[in-house]
Amino acid sequence: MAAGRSDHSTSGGRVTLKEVARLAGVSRSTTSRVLNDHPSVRPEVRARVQEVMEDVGYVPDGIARSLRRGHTGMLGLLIPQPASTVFGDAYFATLVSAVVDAAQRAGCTVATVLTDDPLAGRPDTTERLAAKLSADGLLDGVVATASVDDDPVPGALLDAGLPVVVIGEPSDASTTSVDVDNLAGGRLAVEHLVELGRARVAVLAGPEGNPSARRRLEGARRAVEAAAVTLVGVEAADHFGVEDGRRAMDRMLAAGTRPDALVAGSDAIAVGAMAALDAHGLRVPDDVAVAGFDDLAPARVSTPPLTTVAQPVASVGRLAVHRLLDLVGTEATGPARDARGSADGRVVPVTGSGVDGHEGRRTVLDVALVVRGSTVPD
Amino acid sequence: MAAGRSDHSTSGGRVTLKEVARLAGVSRSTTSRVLNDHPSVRPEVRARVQEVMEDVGYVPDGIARSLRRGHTGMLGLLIPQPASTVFGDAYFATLVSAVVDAAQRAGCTVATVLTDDPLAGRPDTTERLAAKLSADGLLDGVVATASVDDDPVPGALLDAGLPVVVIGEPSDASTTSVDVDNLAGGRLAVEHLVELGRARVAVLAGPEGNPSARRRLEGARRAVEAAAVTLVGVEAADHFGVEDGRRAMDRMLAAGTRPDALVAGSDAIAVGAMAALDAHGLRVPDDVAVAGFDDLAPARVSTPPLTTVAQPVASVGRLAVHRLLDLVGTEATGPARDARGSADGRVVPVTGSGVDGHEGRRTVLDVALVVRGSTVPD
DNA sequence: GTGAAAGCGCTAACAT
DNA sequence: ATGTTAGCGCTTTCAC
Repeated sequence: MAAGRSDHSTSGGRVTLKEVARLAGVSRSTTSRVLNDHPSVRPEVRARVQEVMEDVGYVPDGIARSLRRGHTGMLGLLIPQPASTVFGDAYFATLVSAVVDAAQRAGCTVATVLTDDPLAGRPDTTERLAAKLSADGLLDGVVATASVDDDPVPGALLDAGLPVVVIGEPSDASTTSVDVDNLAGGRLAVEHLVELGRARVAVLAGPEGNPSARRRLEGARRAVEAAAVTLVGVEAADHFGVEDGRRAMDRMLAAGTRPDALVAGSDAIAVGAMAALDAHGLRVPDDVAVAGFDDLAPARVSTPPLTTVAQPVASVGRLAVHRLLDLVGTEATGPARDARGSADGRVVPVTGSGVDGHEGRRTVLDVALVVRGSTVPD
Repeated sequence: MAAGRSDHSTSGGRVTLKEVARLAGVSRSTTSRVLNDHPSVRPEVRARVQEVMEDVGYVPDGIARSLRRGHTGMLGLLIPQPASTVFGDAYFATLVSAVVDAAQRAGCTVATVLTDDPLAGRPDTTERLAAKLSADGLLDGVVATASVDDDPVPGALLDAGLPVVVIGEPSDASTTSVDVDNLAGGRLAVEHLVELGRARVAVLAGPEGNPSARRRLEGARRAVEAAAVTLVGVEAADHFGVEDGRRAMDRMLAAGTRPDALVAGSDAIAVGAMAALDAHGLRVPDDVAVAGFDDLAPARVSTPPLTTVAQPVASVGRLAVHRLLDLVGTEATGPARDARGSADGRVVPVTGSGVDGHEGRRTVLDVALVVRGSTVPD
């Protein structure tokens, strides 16, 4: 790498390919060929052109290239949650990580977009965001996390012609989506608790209006009915965090509910609940057996370690990106499409575990129960 | 919103302005004017064009617009840390939030880019990233957090002609940067402890190689010397997290060090240290007075609440964006920027701290000591 | 008020 | 192997 910029005052990447061509005494085409490692360029000429590029510090204009190619290589990751919620949440940490990683592998950059609370939010904000995302038109597609029922954003994005993959349950069933089997998850947790002989089940569900939370609750409800035990209480946490769990548990206890089994909407909620139980002198698992959902960091560091329904968060993220890339490849019917395609073989034909929905539009991954000390003493 | 797309098979946002013009029976110029709310268009014509746009679901191509305008309205936020570190860190939560917010206000989108650990990382990764970011050329500029000495990325970005603002200490002093007065912070903490009568000071510094951590330590060192008390120990935490603090404190105690005052490189480190102290039967603040750094969430929820050096994280983020927009506005000789001006009271431009007369290049914000129960009993 | 035309920086047929 | 030419989709003088 050249030690520093010499020659011209190259303020910014202002040198154009045309200029390089002129300086090297060749045509723009040839310069372009050199830039793209096209084989048919005489080594001698190639060298000269490259030297000029180095000399003037030429940097190709990405926007122009994108215009020609018809895509930018930039994907959006939409998380309709305020930063305060997203950070500190092991789920999002894992998800973002997986998405970014998968995209990177495919040569794409990810723009993570956090928006304000979708519930409290004026639809204004939300729609304006969608408009902006699409109007900017710099994203090849968007992975959107569904954190609230009937989120209008994915639809708006689709209307704008932007490929979208929803993580979770999309409002419109025809939207491509990747999800885990939340229903089964709620069921698994309850079945486990029932097998342990517990008969007074309570659920500390995730936030109201959150599709995943609702499904988990639903699954638990059905299992409770099927097992002919009693659902002694249901309380919705404000979010999926530890404090939300603690408060929800406090409310439940304050209401006089005394379960001997607890199903939580997330590991963090479970951890918070255990703290609240502890504060009330109730022992886990002796007095109350507790099951979480996620199997992320909080589950392992808690005391006692948490029995939980493990969901493959990283796989979900990775898969969502693959699905999105498929869509992008399909929709972009522009020219020069043939050259690329699935050249990198990273398009995993995910028939994976679980239900592979209609036309591969919806993919649902399996969850699995992990038993630890919060339900069964060591 | 039109129920569905009629007419053409408009698969995606594939309708162009040209097509709209044809359908509306006007020229592309007029159509463009309608799109950009240019005044000189007859209301009647405007209405007709807009109707066509609605009908065919026209969405302007952002890439093409960007090409013309010379900028994309997309800023990068570079955090050379793995997701596992970034999430769960109140500092980054606050910073990202502030940056995204400030950018949004200026009509920009932020692409948050996380990269792997800069220390363990092969320089390869890092450089490739920088290359990618710039080669893509879709970003108008980048806010880069400096988490390691001599980070090559900002330089690489600058070489590629991309405006960069570093948060923290840039390797090259001529790089525009925004920082807080870490040196003073370290000093303030020690001075406070000394005033309380403590004489055996220990420092639980942030990660080795981190410029901010080093400065804080340096400040503490100087204050210790000035006060003629004893620096009984220094231990560097692996990161800025709670567990890192706990482990560092454990190491220090295991080494037989018994301070009566502790200065930590972050609130989280302080919290972890307090846990370790507690586990060793040492009381805070009676046996050991503890001071943190940041004044973020961990400081307030800890027991006892943490005395700490407050740094204006949100302001740093906001300011970095403003600085960046200034740079972008300067470099991109396009249409003038509007929303500007740093309305922060605490801007302390350090003139001449860098090289040649380039003024206002580096901005250092003040920190302030916040006294709570970890040093002074209620 | 509206249109024709000239590009922004790059790439990809077609020639040669 | 290299040059010529024609755009990608949009904006913007400059005429009328």
